[in-house]
Amino acid sequence: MTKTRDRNSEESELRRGPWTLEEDTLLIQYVTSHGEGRWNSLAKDAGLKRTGKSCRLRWLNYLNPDIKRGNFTPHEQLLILELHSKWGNRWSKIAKHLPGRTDNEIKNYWRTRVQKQARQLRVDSNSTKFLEAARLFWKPMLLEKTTADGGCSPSMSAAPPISTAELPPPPPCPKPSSVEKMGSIQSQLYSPDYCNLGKSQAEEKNNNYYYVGDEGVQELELMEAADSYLPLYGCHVDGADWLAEELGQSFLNSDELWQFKKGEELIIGV
DNA sequence: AAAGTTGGCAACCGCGAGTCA
DNA sequence: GTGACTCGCGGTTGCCAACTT
Repeated sequence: MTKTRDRNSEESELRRGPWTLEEDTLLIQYVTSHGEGRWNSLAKDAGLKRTGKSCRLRWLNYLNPDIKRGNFTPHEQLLILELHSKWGNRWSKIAKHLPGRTDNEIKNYWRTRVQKQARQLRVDSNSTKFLEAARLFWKPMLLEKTTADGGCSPSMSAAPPISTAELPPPPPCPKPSSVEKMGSIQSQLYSPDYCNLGKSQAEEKNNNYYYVGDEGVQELELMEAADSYLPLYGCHVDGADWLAEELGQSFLNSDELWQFKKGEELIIGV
């Protein structure tokens, strides 16, 4: 009984909501001198009227000096897209590959930026259609920007290596009729040679091709797909870089979304 | 200028897994 | 073996600034 009352009064004293500068200072000082962990006792010992949970969250998501501030770089956006397509909403797992970024930050990025695009497309962000749109447009544009920036950002070099076995299949190449409208697209994220196969080689590899239209994803005859797909030789088409500019920054704007929805028919290799 | 809406982000909540006495 | 405690994760909420009407 007494214990319960003590606990209740303790809980009622606990602060919630935004952290003050004083609280931040206390937490930083305590963690700096005593290290992380044992968050409940840490909260008490540091004189913070917060739950251990709240202290841990504040430290990990905000006060930790290793946290990187500012917008996600194209390279980071690319990684998020790739890793999310592989692991789904495993934010902490994804965050381990983006040094200085927290799972919360990545989660928020996904919810505000990525899901917004999906909403505008009127598809689910986990749907095949949306994932393929990302693979076809967003990722190549981000890749281009990353390459233009001189490859991986320095901060990324500290990221744990990702084995190719963990990654999804190589990105596909759009068919010429679409590509001509869409501009410069390079799809060579994991396997630059993947798009450079001759027709017979493609047959040997027994790749399947799919068509993404309003009816969803449909399989195409290999030969028909290969005829329009393979002559791209590396999937690079010059000109009309306007889309690259747009997509590299914010994926699809409304007009592009509209064009996409109107049925820009896309070939994707799987 | 004011009211309403949207976007971005920090913080909270519930739950499950791990640890330890 | 088990119950209490701690930690970490993913989902959700709430606040506030920016933008729109």
